[in-house]
Amino acid sequence: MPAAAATASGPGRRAGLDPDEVVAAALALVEAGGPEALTMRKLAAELGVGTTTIYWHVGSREELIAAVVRRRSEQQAATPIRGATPIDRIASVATHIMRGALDHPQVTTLAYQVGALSELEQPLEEALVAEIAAAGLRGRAAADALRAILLTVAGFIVVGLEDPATAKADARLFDRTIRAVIADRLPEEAS
Amino acid sequence: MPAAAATASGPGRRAGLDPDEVVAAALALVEAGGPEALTMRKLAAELGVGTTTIYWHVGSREELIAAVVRRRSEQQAATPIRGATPIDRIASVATHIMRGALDHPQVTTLAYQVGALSELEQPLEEALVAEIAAAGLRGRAAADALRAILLTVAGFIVVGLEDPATAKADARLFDRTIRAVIADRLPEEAS
DNA sequence: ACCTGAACACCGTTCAAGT
DNA sequence: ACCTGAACACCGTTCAAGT
Repeated sequence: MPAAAATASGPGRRAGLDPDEVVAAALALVEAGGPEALTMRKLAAELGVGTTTIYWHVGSREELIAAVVRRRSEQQAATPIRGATPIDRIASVATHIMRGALDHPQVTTLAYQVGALSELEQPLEEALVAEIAAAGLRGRAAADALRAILLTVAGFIVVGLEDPATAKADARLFDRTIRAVIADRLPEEAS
Repeated sequence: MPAAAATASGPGRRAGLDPDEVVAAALALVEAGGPEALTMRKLAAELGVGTTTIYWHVGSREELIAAVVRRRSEQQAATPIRGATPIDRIASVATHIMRGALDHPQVTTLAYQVGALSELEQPLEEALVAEIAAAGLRGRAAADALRAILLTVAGFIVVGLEDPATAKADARLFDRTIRAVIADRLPEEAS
């Protein structure tokens, strides 16, 4: 009776898993219990599968984490940019980057731990590049402005991760600070 | 022959360890091999002692790490503050905080992982408070200025830890950015 | 008071073996 | 092609036992 093979357990049975499903379960595990909740054994148990099956589908823990971070960064949808002046629009994107990170503190922490914070920010980073260009900055000046803004945002993200309670209270502080950094970079007529 | 007890090994022998020695060895282990090199077993082996002896002297790994971070923050000597104007002096302290952190990337990473980045910065933070007061800021304005500066510094530290190579190239970027943040907070006559 | 090894409950990863 | 359990080399921590 070959049909019974679909529900049988043991070596060789078909669990019907695919990498997407594994990564989705891993992301859920992280969001629920933080980076240290993502162990190969717990993930396998969650999927009702042997531990080593994970290795077949996505590889080592390091590769799994990379896939999880990539998945989350894809979810970071293109956000509507608000504001009429360049400084307003750039500040708007910067704020979205910080909010996106702090709204998913567990994955953000995971990304930082493996040095992939920048990958998490990448989709919105492109919007930032576009707005900086629209403000009239080119070449080295544009690159420096982008980096100064991203480094400042990173500080608020990282400290916000450590203390989510005061992170909310830092919203006004962030707005004023990021505007000071942006204004320092924009040409006269744009600020 | 009771004198032989001093060199004998086994349960009950006196190894002559004290907490200071344990913490010093732990710090050395971190500086040499990063946070993950600090395991209770490796540390004990380094000290030529049984694993559980660590628990007797300093407690759990968490307490050990706290002690290591504290030790490192004490080493962060009071640094000479350069500059004549308030903005120069504040920027000088901020730069020292960043440099101190990036000069010891392994311990700084460890401190961040356990949410103790601020403890590492504490000795220099007091100097920062003094300079902000000397610049004429009081109360809420002083507190906000301090926090804005520390958050910005944190960004440069964290990204610098991820990529030490470009961290050096970011020195000028840091100087200009931190000055923009400081100037935004100082009263007219002080900038 | 100080130090020990054994033991427990975890990890990630490899690998030969099953279908 | 897909999945398994056994095994290896690690972890942190507890605890009864030694002197």
